[in-house]
Amino acid sequence: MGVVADEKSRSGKVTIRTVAADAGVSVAAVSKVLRNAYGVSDQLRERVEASIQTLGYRPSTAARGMRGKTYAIGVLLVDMANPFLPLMVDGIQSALKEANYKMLIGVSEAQAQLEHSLIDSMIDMRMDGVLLIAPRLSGEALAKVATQIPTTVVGHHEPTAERFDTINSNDQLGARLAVEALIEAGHKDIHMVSLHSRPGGFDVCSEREIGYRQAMHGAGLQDRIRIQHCVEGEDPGALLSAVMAAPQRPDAIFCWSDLHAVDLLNVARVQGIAVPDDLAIVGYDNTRVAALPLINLSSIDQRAKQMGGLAVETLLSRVDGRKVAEHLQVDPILVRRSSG
Amino acid sequence: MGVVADEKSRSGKVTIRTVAADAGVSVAAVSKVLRNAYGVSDQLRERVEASIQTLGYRPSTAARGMRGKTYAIGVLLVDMANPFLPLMVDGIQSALKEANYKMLIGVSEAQAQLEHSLIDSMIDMRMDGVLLIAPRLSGEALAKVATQIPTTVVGHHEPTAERFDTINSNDQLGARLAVEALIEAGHKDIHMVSLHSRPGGFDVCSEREIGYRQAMHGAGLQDRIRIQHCVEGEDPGALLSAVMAAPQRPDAIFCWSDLHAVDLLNVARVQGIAVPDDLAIVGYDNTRVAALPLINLSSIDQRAKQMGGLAVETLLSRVDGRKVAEHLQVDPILVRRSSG
DNA sequence: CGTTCTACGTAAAACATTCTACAAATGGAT
DNA sequence: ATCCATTTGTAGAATGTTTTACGTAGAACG
Repeated sequence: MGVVADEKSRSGKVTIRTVAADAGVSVAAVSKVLRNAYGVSDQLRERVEASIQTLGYRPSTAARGMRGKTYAIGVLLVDMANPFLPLMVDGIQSALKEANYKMLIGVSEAQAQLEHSLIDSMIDMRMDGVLLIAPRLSGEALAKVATQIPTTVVGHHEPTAERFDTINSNDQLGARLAVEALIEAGHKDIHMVSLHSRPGGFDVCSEREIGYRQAMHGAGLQDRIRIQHCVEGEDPGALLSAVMAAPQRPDAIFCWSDLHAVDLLNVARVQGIAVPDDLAIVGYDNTRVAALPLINLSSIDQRAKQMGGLAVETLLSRVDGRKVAEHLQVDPILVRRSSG
Repeated sequence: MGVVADEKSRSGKVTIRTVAADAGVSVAAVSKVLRNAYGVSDQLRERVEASIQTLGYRPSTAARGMRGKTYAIGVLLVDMANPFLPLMVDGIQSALKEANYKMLIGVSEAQAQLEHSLIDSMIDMRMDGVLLIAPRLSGEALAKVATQIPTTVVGHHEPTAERFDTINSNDQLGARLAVEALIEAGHKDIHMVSLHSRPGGFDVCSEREIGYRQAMHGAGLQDRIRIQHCVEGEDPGALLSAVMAAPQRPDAIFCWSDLHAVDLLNVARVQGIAVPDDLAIVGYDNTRVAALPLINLSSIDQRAKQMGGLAVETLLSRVDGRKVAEHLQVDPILVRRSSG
């Protein structure tokens, strides 16, 4: 439609004014069509859209960021190694796609400083919102971020937070499911392997510990409760030795994460400890590795994809102006395999 | 330093002019300090930097993108499930950090269309360059991208490309190392499991197939060459059955990826095929799972971290104005374990 | 003492969009 | 016809940087 106006045709770049000239309308009109704002006739819309097509115009996110929305959402991951995250990201991606948003990911390597700088970066790019997955930042730091940009946090239990939303797996329930399954199978000395909590205290492990205690209490096993805290990156062999040498040697272990559970399972089998007969193990996250026939680890599935979708829904509603915080939970399920 | 000028203090936002006012200099001077451009005295620099500190000023990437550099690099991943990628990203991240760049990741889920749209998004954000890891895009499509933004591609063998740089593992060498190790261990009927090549044909698997052939030829085993092509997502059980039922039943398999090799290994062990006695297996990527005691898969290590660093170095030199393409390779190494 | 450099700063344009007024056109009611 | 309300489109300010072109002060030089 229309001939490209010569006005700007020398430079190769096609901007909003190139489109306007081509369609024979004002720049503002094109902008309106782009944002499908109020007050454009079908006729105008058609003309403009045709020009956009033929010219292959794409609005500059950078320029957009200076005034309006960028239709970009930043996602912050703690690392890429945890196999739970791809599932989550998958759910986020498809939900965002549906709403016509772009997703850009930052990886913080679990360093609070890098985490800060990435979030700043996302703010500086004028992204429309951020989705923080199991961030290392404290509750206050998160609240501060949330004053600058719409924020939804996943994997951070702080139901009293007012400035940002949280989406979580029901970690108490997950732990209960795991432990109850072990109890049902006749185990009594069930220990838990958890992660050393950070001072902030809103993390998922604390919740899972509560669930573990609940289940143990529920079965009258409260005096057999033992929680072993490990540090990230610690040698699983040493850990297992420690656990097995405990005053009351466990006949089952509930482990906060598949990553550790698989290591544990490996060490156990290598040391000649039969699983599940000598030692039953249930993990968490239902990762790909857990499903391998040689591993075959029972695990709690957090339904990461659903959580991702829910998180997007929540974030976008906040981007759209919701002010009051929402705190939602998704119920996990147990996937039974041969390990426990 | 100095009192904040009232001029703009009503609005909470601190922009470059807030800083300028506070430091008592012009906006341009601040910009100069920011980009450490020519023509600022030590005194001026100090004053400005002090103001930046106290005000907590951060330049808007969006605004920057409209004229100059954004100091942001886009990284495109094909998916997050392949455990090879975190290592790579790690190398990229640390190299970029050193150069004071930010990294934002896009995940394409192996869909060419999404890949396109993410790259466009990165261009639209006026990022300074893109790093494409094993993209699905054709050589032409990549060249087109490269005309719009400095581009370096990893895992795409196209040494004749002129508009973009490529960084690769020496996949021929890697395959030779794997196959030669198997030959050395006395195996003769060594099959290869490869990936169905896409028409474009610049992919890593084709290179590894060449290396496999070279090694077989070198040992006079050319008439025992058998390559089994599989499709992504295919059932490994069926694949292994097919391989083991082949006219010349193999006593060893070289597999293009740990992901498949681990599946293969599992199926083999479950079916009662002893590894490595009945069947030796060597994989590729030296992923975390390969190192698990219960798996213990020999594998080729691509030295992903080094590749990442090299890729960043290359990209940044292009961002800095290099016009002639560079095509570099990193030599992989063999990690021997019990599987072959 | 006048001239010419040089080093340091500045003013203002440019970038590509959104958005707030406002103007013009249309149409219905009187 | 006149008036009012609504719909449709426009001009232009605003956004936060970079960058170009220029001005100025002081030093060095004759």
